[in-house]
Amino acid sequence: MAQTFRERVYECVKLIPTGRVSTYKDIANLLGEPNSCRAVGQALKTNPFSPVVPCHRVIKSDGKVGGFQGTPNSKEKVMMLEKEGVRIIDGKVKDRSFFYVLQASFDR
DNA sequence: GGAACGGCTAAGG
DNA sequence: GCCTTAGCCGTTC
Repeated sequence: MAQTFRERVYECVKLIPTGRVSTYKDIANLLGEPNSCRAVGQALKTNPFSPVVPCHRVIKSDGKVGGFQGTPNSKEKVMMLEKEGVRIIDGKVKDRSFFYVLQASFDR
């Protein structure tokens, strides 16, 4: 394939609007490989588009923020997400309503 | 070509 | 609620 798995991950992450978040599994599932959730995390970690890809909007399936670019739990990012409209409690998104429903280019 | 890594996930204690 | 164990995937060195 022309692009690597991670490149597609970046595209999906960049599609996440402000005030919304997504999970590694959801992104992997969108790419058609729900089992590659770890590869997604790896891709975001080694992302060459750090400022371009909102990695802080990608969290774990449990709703936990996890970490950012190697930081166990950057509360700075958490507060930023809250400022964008995402309700984060104790470093976790308790409301599933904030999870952005990613979708493939099938109908739009 | 092969081993190691990682922001994981799921299950169990 | 937090930590550990095991499994699994793609990229990087």
